[in-house]
Amino acid sequence: MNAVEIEEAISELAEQEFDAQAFPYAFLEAFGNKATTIQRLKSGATNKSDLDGVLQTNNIHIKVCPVGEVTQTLIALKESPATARAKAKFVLSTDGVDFEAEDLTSGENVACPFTEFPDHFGFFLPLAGITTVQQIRENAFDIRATSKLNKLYVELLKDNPDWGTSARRPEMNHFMARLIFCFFAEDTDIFDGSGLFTNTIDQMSERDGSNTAAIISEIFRAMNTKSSDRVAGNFRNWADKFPYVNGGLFSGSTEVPNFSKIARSYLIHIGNLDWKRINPDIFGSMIQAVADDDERGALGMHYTSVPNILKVLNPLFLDDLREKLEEAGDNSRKLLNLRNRMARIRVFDPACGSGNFLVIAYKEMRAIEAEINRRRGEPDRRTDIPLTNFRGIELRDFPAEIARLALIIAEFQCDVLYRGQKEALAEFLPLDAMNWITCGNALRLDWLSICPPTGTGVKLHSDDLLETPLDQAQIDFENEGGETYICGNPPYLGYNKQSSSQKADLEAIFSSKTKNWRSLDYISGWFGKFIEISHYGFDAAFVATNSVCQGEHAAILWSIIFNSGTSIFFAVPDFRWANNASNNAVVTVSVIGLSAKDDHSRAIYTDDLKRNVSCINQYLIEGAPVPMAAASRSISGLPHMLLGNMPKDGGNLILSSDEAAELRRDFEDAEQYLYGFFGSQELINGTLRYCLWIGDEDVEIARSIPPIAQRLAGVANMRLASPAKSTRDFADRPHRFKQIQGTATQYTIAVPSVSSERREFLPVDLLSSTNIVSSLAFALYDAPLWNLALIASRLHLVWVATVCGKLETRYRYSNTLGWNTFPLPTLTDKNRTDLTRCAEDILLAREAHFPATIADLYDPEHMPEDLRAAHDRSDEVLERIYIGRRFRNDTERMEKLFELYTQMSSAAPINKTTSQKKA
DNA sequence: AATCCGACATACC
DNA sequence: GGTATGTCGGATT
Repeated sequence: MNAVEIEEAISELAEQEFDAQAFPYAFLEAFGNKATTIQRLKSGATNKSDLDGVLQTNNIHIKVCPVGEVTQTLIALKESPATARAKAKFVLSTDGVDFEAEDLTSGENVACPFTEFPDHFGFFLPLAGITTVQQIRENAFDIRATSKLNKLYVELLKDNPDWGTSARRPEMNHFMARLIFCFFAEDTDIFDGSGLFTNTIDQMSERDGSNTAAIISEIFRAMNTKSSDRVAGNFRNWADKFPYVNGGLFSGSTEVPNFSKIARSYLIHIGNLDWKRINPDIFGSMIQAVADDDERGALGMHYTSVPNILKVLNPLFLDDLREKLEEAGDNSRKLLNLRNRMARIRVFDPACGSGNFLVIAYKEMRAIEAEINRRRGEPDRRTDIPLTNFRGIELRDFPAEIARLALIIAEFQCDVLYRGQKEALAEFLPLDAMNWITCGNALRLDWLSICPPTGTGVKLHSDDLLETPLDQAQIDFENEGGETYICGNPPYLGYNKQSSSQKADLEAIFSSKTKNWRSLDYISGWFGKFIEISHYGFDAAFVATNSVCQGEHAAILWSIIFNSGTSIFFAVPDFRWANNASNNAVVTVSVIGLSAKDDHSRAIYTDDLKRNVSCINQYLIEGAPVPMAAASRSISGLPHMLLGNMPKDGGNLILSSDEAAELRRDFEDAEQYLYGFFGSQELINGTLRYCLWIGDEDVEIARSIPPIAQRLAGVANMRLASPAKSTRDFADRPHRFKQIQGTATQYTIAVPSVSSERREFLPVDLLSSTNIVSSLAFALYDAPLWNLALIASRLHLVWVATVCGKLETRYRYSNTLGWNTFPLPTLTDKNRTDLTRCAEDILLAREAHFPATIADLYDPEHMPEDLRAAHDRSDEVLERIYIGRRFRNDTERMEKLFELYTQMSSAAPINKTTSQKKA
């Protein structure tokens, strides 16, 4: 269960009539305990209570007591020996009227009327095994609100199916944004009288919901009518109490979806939450999940992103502002300069979603400004940071809507925090914040139209929500001499997952720059758009899938970026962008800071440590950019390495060892078609699989074996169903692998394509010729054994780890990127003999530990000494060939390899006869 | 004709 | 239910 589901369950429990017998079990059920667990507690089998309550080991001791005895019962629970024995984390007592609980770990208490205990649901989340408790508890309100809004949203769409169509979704979303504003306004005195909105609906509308829409619509009309027009508007007294808000939010249609009785009661429930506590940092990303069918599964799961967002904003510009604040000390003049500078900083997020980068940037800047004003003795001063300097582009209309709202709310909350409630209210209405969140495709829009270079005018862009034209003079003034920081977390989408319109977006940006634009990740588009304008002096930092700094991207994308005169001024390499909850997208990302200024200081951040460097290359390591390119032949004249054989068979040509044994047992003749099948898994973990390998001339005989015939039919079916024409066309040869790359006559040196980055050496192994290498490994067929020593070397691992692609942070081997580009000095005969011996020694050392697998042998914690020694000797021999001694460290290894690569790749001596020669 | 990638996928404790 | 670590086949060149 996720946090939202738990919230729903306990809210429901609190609303039901109190049942003293059932409550403890219902409570545990609400926190995700399975029916069987509950049953065993009920039967007494696992109930450890010594007080006639319910005590679940390692969790909670609950007791329902007679009315009026809640407090003494809680004390009894705390002092009960059974509570300690069962290591309970919580004690809880209730009489159905009052409710008390204590977290025995932290000593925190909850005491409230029974009906309000769901307000404290965050308190109990450890019961559900949710780990990021701190964040969830801080954001408990946002989760509750999201949960309830989601219920209302779904209910409204059920009653108003036409509002769910793509044509009316924007209207529906706009309506939800208005509601959220009203909830916030009525709890923060923005409306005159607390609960004005909810109470008005409650009092004025029929209980069956019939006229709810009309009432809300009338309120919205009032909020779009200036006080001077109120008389002409002919408002009823109850509607006239609502202030003029506008700011784009309440302009346009006042149509409201129809409310059923249920929808009306949901609405009133939501209104009764305390919306003051809304956290605009994360509320936006939570609430957008409400409107997004694909994201609903992740509802309430966006609670750990703030520290990640600061990994972008701090190095981009906030750290610098804080440094300047530090330097200014109490110097009034310097403080003023800093404030003036901040007033002209624009933050632009061209993939802003619900605006959390903008909101966090805004709040951080307000905090710095508040400190300036405090030191200057102007604590009440109105902010100099205009909300209009926080701009964004978002494709989906609901997040765009929420982003506007989140910024408005953030501004109000900052005013309350730094200046006081009264000052905040005085200037809040009507909303004058212009709409700087543009709904549209960031890869198609002209970024300069939203964020013009400083000192030039602003080109207005169309926006249906923007009614009054902007005050041109004001905006121009704000831009004068200002800085612009572009940031965000744009969408990532691998090249073979993009839609045709996304392909077209990339084509428009990159087709004039590279013929390989089709291989780029979708996020590359944001880099491409940025380098078109980086020369205006804008700096940018994006969080991106770490793939853009690996493998093919390192060659295709980065040559374009570096050639544009843009370079990397900071990087936060490889960390997980995760929300520590189930159901949630996890991906490894890097933050990349880009600038066309060459006088930038540069730094790489790892584990929150900053390391200043002179230059950062496309792999996000210190050093000059490297002109890497995939190669189809080894630049060092090494033997030709091939990808293994790819079945494209839907699993039909592959047999587990059990399946193979069964087939052999039932059909003796099947043996001749069964071959060992080796991919990464088999090579590393020693598991055995087999494949059917049938020559064209044997098909008919093979088909006479029924299970084989059945499998071939399965292959044909799978291939026919494929969206790829080339695969469908191969359905008429189901006995054949789709891609047959090669087999050995003597033996094969095989390298897994994906393997764990924890190992200190690449897991290369030797196979006999009776085995087939799958496309999950690479193969050197019948090549001299010294090649195995190369692949097993530290030098080669470091090279592959740097220049090949990766799967997250796993090593991903590649012939074109890793093997063919590997720079190796010309070997003498003696070198070859020595390396052959080294390879043999490594294999012998492994054999001494038979039947340990590669995974066992190369476990970094338990690597056998003799094997490590064999590798060490091998590395010694190889490294002497490069520089006459051992390398001091991996940095020195990479420097040498890049240096050699740069020399050799331009010459690229490729001699087909020697490179293909076999042992 | 041959290969690189995955806002991943899944088997494991 | 986190952590550890590698499948599979489409879209590409």
